[in-house]
Amino acid sequence: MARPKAFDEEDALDAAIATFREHGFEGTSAEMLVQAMGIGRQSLYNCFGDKWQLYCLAVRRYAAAEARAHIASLGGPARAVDGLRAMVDRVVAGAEESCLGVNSVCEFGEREPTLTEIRQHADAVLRGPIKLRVVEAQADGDVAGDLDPDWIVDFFIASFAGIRVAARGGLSGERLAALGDMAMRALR
Amino acid sequence: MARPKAFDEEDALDAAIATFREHGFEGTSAEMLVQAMGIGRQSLYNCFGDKWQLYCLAVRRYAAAEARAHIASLGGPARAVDGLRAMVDRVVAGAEESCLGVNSVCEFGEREPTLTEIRQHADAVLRGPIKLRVVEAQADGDVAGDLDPDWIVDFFIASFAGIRVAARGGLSGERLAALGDMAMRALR
DNA sequence: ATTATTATTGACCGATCGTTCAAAATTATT
DNA sequence: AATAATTTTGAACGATCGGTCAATAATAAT
Repeated sequence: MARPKAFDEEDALDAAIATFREHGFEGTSAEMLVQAMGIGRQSLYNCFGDKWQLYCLAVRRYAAAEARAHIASLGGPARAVDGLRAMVDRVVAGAEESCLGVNSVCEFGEREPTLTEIRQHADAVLRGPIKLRVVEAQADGDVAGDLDPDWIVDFFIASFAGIRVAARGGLSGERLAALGDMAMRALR
Repeated sequence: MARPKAFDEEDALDAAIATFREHGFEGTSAEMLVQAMGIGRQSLYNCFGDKWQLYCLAVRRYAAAEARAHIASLGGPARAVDGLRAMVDRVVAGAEESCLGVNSVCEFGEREPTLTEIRQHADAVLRGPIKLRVVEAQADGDVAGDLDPDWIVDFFIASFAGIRVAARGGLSGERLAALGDMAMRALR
């Protein structure tokens, strides 16, 4: 009954994600977005509300995809500690591209309730699966049993941020891999 | 022979640092700067050039102060491993306030040569003293001797970024301290 | 073919951006 | 007291910001 969209919403959103990853929220203009997304200005506002709503949607989608990928590599290997290792290796391998989650935390801290909520939800989704594998690895004797599993989860997530910031600063792949090794070493 | 400045340059610069720490470069307007620094608009441009030069100066000053503080806590305790521990503890204790270095890396990556240069210089200043204490701690038998000292230095710096990002995201002091413990644990 | 509904286009809005100009004010030297 | 040098003040600049309006285009249902 009405004219159909000439663009794919998810593709456009992915283009917005790429732009926000590289330039942050404040560093990205509406003009940059319409260029990157390949759509008209009005279409952007029709479809996504405004720049802030688009950013929140981008962070949400990015976080969900990232959590899915983490969980997938986590569950790949049979042995729990190998799953944890695979998760770390994936972060190291993908660290060349900047992380929208880390960027968003750095840019806004806890200033924006909507972002905080998005973050908490993503956290809730991700921590469970990691913790399960940590506990499993402890039962296997591959991770020190005297460590609080929740602290280990914190440590993984913080290590990922550290690795990604280091990569954003230009650290070589070889040295990023060494950071991953060091993180795993803390679990012995 | 001429009218003297009505403000202290370093105080004004510190105010600029505080503003950039909280809001980043793109998120900080000239208006916000003159308010925070308590000076007139023209005075800002007379004294610091433009917004970008002021930002670079702020990052430089912040990095120098941070390096000095790191090195100071590093050299406090007699035993090398305790110095390393003191450095970590200082980062944990001060993580409530966001880090201009981390923010700058996240916001610009390697896009701005001037920032990259500032970062490399700060890195060069800081790595030496840390490495010295690492090697010393290895000789004392407090840090595993099979680890490459340069990798350990990388790991410290990345861990600091991880702790600071976690703090910016709202992690409690207790859990930040646990992150510090985990980092030290990787050295055994 | 007409109608209703939505998408696209391109001009355009006021507000704010970083920056500068010109005038007034303040000081040390003469 | 007059001069030279610099800072401060406040208005103003063009450019860009995020966002909107009105007109046109395209589709599905009647």
